[in-house]
Amino acid sequence: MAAPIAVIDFETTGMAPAQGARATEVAIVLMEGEQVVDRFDSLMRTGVTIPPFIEQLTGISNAMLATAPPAEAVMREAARFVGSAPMVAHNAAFDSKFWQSELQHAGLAAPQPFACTVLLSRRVFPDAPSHSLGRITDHLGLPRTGRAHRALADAEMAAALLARMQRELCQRFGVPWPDHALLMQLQRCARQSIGKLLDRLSTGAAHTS
DNA sequence: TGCCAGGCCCTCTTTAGGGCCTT
Repeated sequence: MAAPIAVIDFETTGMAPAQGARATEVAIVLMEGEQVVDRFDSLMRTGVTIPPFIEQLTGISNAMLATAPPAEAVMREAARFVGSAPMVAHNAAFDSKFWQSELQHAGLAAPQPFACTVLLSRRVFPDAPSHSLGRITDHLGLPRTGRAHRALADAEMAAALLARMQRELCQRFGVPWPDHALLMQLQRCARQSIGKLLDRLSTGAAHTS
């Protein structure tokens, strides 16, 4: 059985915690192999006002957050849900910063490594017209599981994309089912070196390099 | 809607510039 991987997505009030943005919703999909085995999803209340543009984009309103549980409690539960599983997000540079920031607000550490489905998608599907979550989902014919820009729907789509890429690596390149460490290695690999890396993956040599 | 940021990637690059991707 493949080790579990946690696919996460945040909805937020802005682009960066350093600018005062806070999370408004978090969703986590736990995957074993290509199977979704569990889900976590919650709105979270931080006291920060959602700008009108973000309200329109996500459908998450200030009124909805008024009755949401406090962010610290949600993040404690999210951290328990993830446990020690390594994490994946679509544009991980964004979600990992909010994961670290919101856990820090709750007094918790964020030790997990993040793999990024944007970087991986650019490697596995270099000819795709776009690697935004919605467009790569449509391009590959993957199901849309709910309203885009809601955390659970986006996390489900990112999980489906991850599973599709893992299957592609198995079928197209003959590599064993890639674990999180190999995905991290693949996403960092320069495009020109993909062939060599996949050869090493197929023989298992990448595990020891 | 598009700006704000930041990391990554590609090319007309490499002591840089511009586009993508996230809310």
